[in-house]
Amino acid sequence: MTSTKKIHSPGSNTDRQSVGKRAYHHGDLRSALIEATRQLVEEKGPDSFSVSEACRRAGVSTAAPYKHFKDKTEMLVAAVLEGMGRHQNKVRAALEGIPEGSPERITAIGIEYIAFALNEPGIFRLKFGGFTDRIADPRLEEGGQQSFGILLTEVAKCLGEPGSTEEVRRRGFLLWSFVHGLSFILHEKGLAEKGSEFDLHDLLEDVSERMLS
Amino acid sequence: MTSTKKIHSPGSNTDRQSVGKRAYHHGDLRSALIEATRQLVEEKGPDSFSVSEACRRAGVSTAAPYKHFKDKTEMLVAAVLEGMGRHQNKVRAALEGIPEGSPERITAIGIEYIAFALNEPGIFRLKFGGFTDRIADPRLEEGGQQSFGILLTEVAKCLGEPGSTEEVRRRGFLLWSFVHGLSFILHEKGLAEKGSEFDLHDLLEDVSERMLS
DNA sequence: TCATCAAGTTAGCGTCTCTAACATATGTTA
DNA sequence: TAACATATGTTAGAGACGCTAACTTGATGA
Repeated sequence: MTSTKKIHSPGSNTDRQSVGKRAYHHGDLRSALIEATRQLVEEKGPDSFSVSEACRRAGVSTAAPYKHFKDKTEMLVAAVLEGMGRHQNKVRAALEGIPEGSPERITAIGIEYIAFALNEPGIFRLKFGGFTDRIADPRLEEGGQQSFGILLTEVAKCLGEPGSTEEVRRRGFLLWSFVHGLSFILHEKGLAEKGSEFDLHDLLEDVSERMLS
Repeated sequence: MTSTKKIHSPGSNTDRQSVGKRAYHHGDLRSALIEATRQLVEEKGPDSFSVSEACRRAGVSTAAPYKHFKDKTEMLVAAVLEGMGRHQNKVRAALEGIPEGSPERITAIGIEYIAFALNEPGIFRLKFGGFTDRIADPRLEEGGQQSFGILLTEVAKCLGEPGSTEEVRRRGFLLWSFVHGLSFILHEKGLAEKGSEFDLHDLLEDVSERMLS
């Protein structure tokens, strides 16, 4: 039997997420599994995700993932990390056009946060909503710290404070709590209706103003 | 073999949660399973809960629950409903001492919301954090509507509005978002530290004031 | 007293996670 | 270039779980 395996264009390794392993038998099974995981988490929900189904989708046996991931949880973590990376890129891109020290930058961060929850509710829930017992990876916390740090920097600039003072941390924490809660409520079908009568930008600007004044 | 089954004091059915079935073989298996579910959800986390383990804890075979619940999800829903009942009682009790129209009533509602998240993180997550795909029971939504209605009533009184005007709904929604986010952040080990330097009452009063002024 | 039916049990199917043992491709090195 | 070491895959199977079918038990009321 000559090789009839599918090849994933072995040279196309532009993904900074991948650790450096590339293109053996499958092409890049690790990436393929992460993508399958991401899709399934969005389609079926985080708690209905199964490794078997990801294998079926990637076209490999159910034992194959364990050459790349310790267990199911580590697959989910990898999918979350990948999503966080994309999210952070979007935030950076969104901030680029807005002048330093402008409160609009804070609104933009909030908008991107909520957009992520709305566009990728599965990954969002996986990161924040109740899988903490199983998913406690230092890289996840690190990413969160980083994001919160960006917010604090912006808050400090807006308040004219010299850095992460207590007041800055307090206001930043309040803003984060609000946006976090809003994200949860809006992305959840049963709850979103209560907020659907309001314009998202209005709400965020309103709250930013209240919190920063 | 004479009866060696444990009896749960058949007369002690003071639980208004139980639907009316009582004391057959087990005593009150339905309630016992709900309690076992509640415990396990708190101990192992919502996503690690298994029907089998609840059965072991209740001392019955793994097929027994299906005489009382349609499936695993319905067991979890029952546990959430039971928790919501207790929560609502606490809110009612907390409001009793506080004069009508006082903003302290709103703070009290928020405190109870957060207390529930901190004391029963498993049930809280089950209700809000990402199991929506599987858990979509009308009774859950109903309970949520009711709670939100109570909040809106208080907001209206504080603002001196005649009822659920758009402004009332808007402020109420903002308050809810904030408290909801705060609850998620505080009850999650990896996130709570960022808020631990602040006093909870202070934060809530601060925000209530900002939102209601 | 006995028929009825709610509430429990046993047995078993299909699925899932994960492991052990084996097979094969790849790149390195003698 | 042949042989080796290693990374990557497969098959087979153990053990847990969700749920169902069929059977058993015991409380209740005619």
